[in-house]
Amino acid sequence: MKSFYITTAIDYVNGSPHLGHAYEKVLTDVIARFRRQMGDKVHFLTGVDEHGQKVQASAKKKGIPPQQFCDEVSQEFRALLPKLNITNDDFIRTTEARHKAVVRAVLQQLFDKGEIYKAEYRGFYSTRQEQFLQEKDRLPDGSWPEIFGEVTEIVESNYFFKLKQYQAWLVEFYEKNPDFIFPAFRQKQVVEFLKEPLNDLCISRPRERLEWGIPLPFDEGYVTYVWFDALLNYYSAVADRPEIWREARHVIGKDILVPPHAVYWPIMLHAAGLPLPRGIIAHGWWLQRGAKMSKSTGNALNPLDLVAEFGADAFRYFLIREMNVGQDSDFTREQFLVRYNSELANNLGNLVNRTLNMTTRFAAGTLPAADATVEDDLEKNLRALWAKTRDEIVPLCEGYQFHTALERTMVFLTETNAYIEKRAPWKLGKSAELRDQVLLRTALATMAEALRLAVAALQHVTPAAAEKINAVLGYAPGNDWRGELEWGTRLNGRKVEAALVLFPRPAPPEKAPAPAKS
RNA sequence: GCCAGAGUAGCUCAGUGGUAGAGCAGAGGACUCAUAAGCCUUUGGUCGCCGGUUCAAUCCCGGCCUCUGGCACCA
Repeated sequence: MKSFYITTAIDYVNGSPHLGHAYEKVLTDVIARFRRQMGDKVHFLTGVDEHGQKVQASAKKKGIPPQQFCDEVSQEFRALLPKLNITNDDFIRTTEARHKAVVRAVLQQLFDKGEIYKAEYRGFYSTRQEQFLQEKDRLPDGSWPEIFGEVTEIVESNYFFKLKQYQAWLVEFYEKNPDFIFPAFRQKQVVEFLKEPLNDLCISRPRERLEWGIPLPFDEGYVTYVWFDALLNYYSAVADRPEIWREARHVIGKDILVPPHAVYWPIMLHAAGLPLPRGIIAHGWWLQRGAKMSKSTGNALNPLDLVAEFGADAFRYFLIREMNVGQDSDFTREQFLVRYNSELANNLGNLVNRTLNMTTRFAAGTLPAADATVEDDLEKNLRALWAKTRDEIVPLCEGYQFHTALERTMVFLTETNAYIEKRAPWKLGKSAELRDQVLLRTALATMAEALRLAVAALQHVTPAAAEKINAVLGYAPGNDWRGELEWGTRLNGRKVEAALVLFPRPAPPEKAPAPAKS
């Protein structure tokens, strides 16, 4: 069984989860579920980043120890996962002993190899913000912005990682692995970036300035700064299972691709003699009217509100249907409702209900067998469309084009609805003719089988709905997903439920929407 | 400034060297198994601008304009 290890970025606990966090979890979960369906042995990791200046400051502000602060905020992020139906196998916190031990071991190893050295860092320091400033922080007239307060030039000793000496190696690596980063245009950006010379990387902070971090094993007067702490979580979680680590893929936001994940991380691993991940998937951002969604601009949507209102499946479906992985996308409640109503409620949900209803009404609730002797173009065309759809969606999903795969599945559902109109079982049901009765049974079997197949194609995106639909069809899918995608007779003789309203239409906009029960 | 992405119907986007496509929204119709759902038909576009190549360009080339993002210690 092929191993597949996938990670999300770890979230910084100095704030509450928002849509961006939720999207990354959902996208990674969809990939993880898809790979499981394809037969891979998946290991799915997510977690939180808990060290650093901001956490230390926030804890101090609340008058509680940093660890307690982390415990509280981490719980918020952790609680998000089951609500989104995320199937992560592990959840790592950078304050855990297993992580700290690996970080210290890697740092010590690199130090022993001479990859880390101590040097003086000279720069402009803002006491108020407790950070070094960059030249680009200056105002056009050369002065420092008001928020930094008093700025003084100071000299500080720190430890540096020899990043620069691996630049040529990294350039060559990207030449040899043109598909390392998805989407491809992001890798081009990285290659462009690497045309400028790199500097060595400052990886420490003196304890007087930053207490809340992992102490350097070779100098306890310093803690390690973000890179060797946060990035290493991917490895520290599976450090004892190299067969998993070798198949790592990282899902991250485009904002942390360059330089952290595309430059620092490969070089860190290479310097430490560790295998590199298989690839990086850099997703885009959700925007609102073209502006990045963030807390500071006051337009952040609380994802849990939508999940509570419409259910995790509808939320997951929208995120995956609407976003072309790697691109940015707009998020509006209006657009959400368009997708929800037209695709989930009307196209899929209504098909479920009418199938159940007709089976109950015209076949006493037991799905009949199709009769091949009466099948004509209507059935053959639908089957042919399914074969085409199935052949398309598997490679689309393998290439992270989930939005297109969903679109193809919707086309198939639309054609299934159209098939029903053309066959009109409600007319056949009123006829006593033998041929009409055979056609009726064929129609019922065909629509149910089409529904089962579409649901199989959707199940990594809308797992709860898939389970529910299979249940009302009296069906329990097997473990061989590829086999489940074959048009067949699996539903023959199944006893179905009389009705199921999935994705109920929300109340008109004037009134408050009714709470959804998925 | 440099690099990248994008400019196609009201909205979101596909697309190809040879009379412009889909979904949604809008309009009309027939039907009734169904979540007033589904189905059929339909209105709607000088494919950012200017040149060039070509028998022929939205798609190729050059130039220009506009929007978005990235440009190192910031998660």
